[in-house]
Amino acid sequence: MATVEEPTRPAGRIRDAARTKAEILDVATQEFARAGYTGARVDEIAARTRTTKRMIYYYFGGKEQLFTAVLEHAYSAIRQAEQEVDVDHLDPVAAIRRLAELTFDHHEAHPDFIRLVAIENIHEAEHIAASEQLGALNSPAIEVIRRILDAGRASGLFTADIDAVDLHAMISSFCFFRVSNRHTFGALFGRDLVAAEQREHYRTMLGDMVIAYLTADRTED
Amino acid sequence: MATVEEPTRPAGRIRDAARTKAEILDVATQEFARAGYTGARVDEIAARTRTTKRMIYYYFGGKEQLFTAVLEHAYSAIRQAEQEVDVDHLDPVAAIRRLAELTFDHHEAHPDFIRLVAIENIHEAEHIAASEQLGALNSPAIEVIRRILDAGRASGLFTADIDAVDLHAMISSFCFFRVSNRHTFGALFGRDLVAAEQREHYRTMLGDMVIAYLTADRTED
Amino acid sequence: MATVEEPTRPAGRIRDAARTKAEILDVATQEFARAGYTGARVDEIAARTRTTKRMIYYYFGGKEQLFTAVLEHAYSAIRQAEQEVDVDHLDPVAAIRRLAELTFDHHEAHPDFIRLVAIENIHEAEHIAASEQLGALNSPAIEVIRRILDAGRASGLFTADIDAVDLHAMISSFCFFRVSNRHTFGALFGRDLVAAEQREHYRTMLGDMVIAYLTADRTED
Amino acid sequence: MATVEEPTRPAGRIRDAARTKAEILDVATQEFARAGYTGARVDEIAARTRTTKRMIYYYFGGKEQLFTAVLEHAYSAIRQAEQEVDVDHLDPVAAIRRLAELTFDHHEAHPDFIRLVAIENIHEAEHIAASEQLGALNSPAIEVIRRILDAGRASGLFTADIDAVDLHAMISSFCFFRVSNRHTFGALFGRDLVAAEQREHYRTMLGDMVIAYLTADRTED
DNA sequence: AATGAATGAGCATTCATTCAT
DNA sequence: CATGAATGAATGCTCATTCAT
Repeated sequence: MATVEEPTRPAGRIRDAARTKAEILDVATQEFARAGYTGARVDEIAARTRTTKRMIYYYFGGKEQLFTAVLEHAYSAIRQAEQEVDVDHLDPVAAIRRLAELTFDHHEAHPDFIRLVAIENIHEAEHIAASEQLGALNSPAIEVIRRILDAGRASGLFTADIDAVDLHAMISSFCFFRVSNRHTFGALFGRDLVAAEQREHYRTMLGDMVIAYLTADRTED
Repeated sequence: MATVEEPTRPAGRIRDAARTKAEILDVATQEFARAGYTGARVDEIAARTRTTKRMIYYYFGGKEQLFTAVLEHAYSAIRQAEQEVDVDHLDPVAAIRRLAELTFDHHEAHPDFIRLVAIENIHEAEHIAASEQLGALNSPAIEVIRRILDAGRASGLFTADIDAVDLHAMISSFCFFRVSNRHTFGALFGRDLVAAEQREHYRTMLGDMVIAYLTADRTED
Repeated sequence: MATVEEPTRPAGRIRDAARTKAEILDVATQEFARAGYTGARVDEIAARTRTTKRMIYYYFGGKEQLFTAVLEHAYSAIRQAEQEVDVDHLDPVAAIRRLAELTFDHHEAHPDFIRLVAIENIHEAEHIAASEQLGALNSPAIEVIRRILDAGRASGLFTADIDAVDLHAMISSFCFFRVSNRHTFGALFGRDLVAAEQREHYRTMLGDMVIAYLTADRTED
Repeated sequence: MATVEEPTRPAGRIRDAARTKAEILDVATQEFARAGYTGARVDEIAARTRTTKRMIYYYFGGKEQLFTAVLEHAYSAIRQAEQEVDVDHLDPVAAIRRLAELTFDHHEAHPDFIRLVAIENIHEAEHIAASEQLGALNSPAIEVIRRILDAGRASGLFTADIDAVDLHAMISSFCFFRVSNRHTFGALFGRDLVAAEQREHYRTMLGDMVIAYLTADRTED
């Protein structure tokens, strides 16, 4: 008595289609991250897949839509991660440091995502604009920061007049720059911002910076 | 004593050659910044110049070398600017805030330079690596920061254990991100980081952040 | 005596099938007439239909056979019209003028048919050759012309030694050219052969031409 | 002492370029005439040439411009022929018959030109419209007809109220149709309009038709 | 020193058609 | 009888670069 399977549907093929789409998306992510939007080759993506170039057009429509799908996939992963963040049980200072560290770790763990975002900025976010899914403007991270900021201010610990979106920009800028600009920074200043032995150093620096900013003595102003 | 003109050399032609090279470099800067390294077209650069495509190869050797020359030219401009920074007469706190603001202003004033650097990072700084001129590893900004940090620590005002290069990274990350990621950030969070009416807001935020980090009360640690 | 419905057959489905075929044929006629045989797209035809591309292959077999079916359908319509021509009650001169005018009107009323015939000639009538239905070589118009010619010659009015097929060619050539070549003729000579205000002018010219040819004074020869 | 050759110019290569362009134009004429605009393949044209596909784009810009160039070349040949027509020494009746015959002969001699014109009409003369050269609206043939008509009317021989452009349409329609529609006409009526043994028959028919129309007794009207 | 002419290799995309129920 | 999914083979076109003075 088969109950799990649907006998009238060619389950194997359907599943193959989904798997093939996922495989294309995966290879495309690597290829776009490696060579940029213009530099990436549809031929090359297809060659590294078990299907043909024709399938890319069948499933995604074209190079532009494929890149959009890659971005959607990448952003959906980061939102997923943000949604799983749980810092509500910590005090505001510890919570904001923890959140900064999670952001720090996520950027380090996903350099391809950083590259894709940098590439999309070169193209002035036109693919995000073209995507219905990405226009939603909802970021779990912002909500988390908002809650921590409220608690920190209520308790008098946080003195800074900053909103959640700007604080997110502050945290992200350091995490993003460290990964995105590691090559030019390393070449010009002889320092590898992503060297493993310096990770704790930069992680702490980020936390210190954010906490110092939020809790600075502002009575003199 | 040599006269101003060198009679054996066709000065007019020479000067034309220099002007043509400069014109190519200028157009190429715009084109590479606009479309990325791969996206830029040698044909397009030539078309927007008073010379022909052939001259680009004659003067620069190829697309790769042209991009390297563009980077060299762009970086030389920023170093020039850094060299003119004069904050030695200010107290350490005011000096560091002033330097952060100058960095902030420079990034805002040169979005094409930001784009070129972002593009060069996509290509893992391979053109910087290939350039003899850019491998020099000398940044006036680092020297300035080093002096301020020394003074600040000597006076007991600065409590943070950070060196000049890392502080430069901290300042740059915010300035760079604000310009480089304005498109995706705007699309995703509905906030324009480069809006004119928010410039002072972000400029102050940056200064506050750096000062707070450097001067935070660290007796508890 | 069979009732109207056949109970063992899904009349509704059958009728749907016939309607679908007719719809495909109609859209295909427009598409082929608009873009030519090679220029027409099976995808486009399907998109403008309530069925899928697959159905075109199911019902017609392929693009080639679809075009043949379109031609068969178009020619069957014109033969139908020719069959309804009734000029037998007119005297030979009036009858031939009337027939020429009907031909003239039919060409003007069916520019898509003209285009299809022009397209089929580009392809050297290979689809007509492939069609059993169209190889039948029966044209009601020829029969009508033959009868008028016989009557006209019997009465001594018609002096020309011409047979029905050649006279049909003479009449058709003017009617066909006027519609088929209107674009190049208009572009090259600045005259619109199908301008509404010139219709009567050209209709009369055709009739005059044919009558003049048939009734010319040939005693001098 | 070489005076004919220009020593400073690579005459061989220049001449090769012109020859190559002419060769491409010649092959393209055949290919477009054979398969239509959409049906013709740039690859196929290149393959039948001593150069590569790349050269077609270098010399002509694209398929569309190549087709326009083919049309320009074909029309320039026919205008050349029309310019060489000399019928001024003949009486009006003989002159118009001679002109009709020359038109008849030219159509028969250039079936590829007929096909190109038919194809251009399918595309609604858009390439002629795009051509500066072809928009000139000057046809030597019209001028010749105008002169003959004037003379014929002055002498009282021609009674018809028709202008040169319409008479050109009348003559052309028969000549054009005979060649352009020979395939469908042959398939449907079993008569080859271009059969060699019938050439004189149709040539005479055309002349008779035009003369009969122009000289018909119109006193009854 | 300076340049007009030429090009091999590859580019994103589309075509009519068939597979497999 | 009917059809959603898949595809091999091409299609028009463009790229950075070099040839040949």
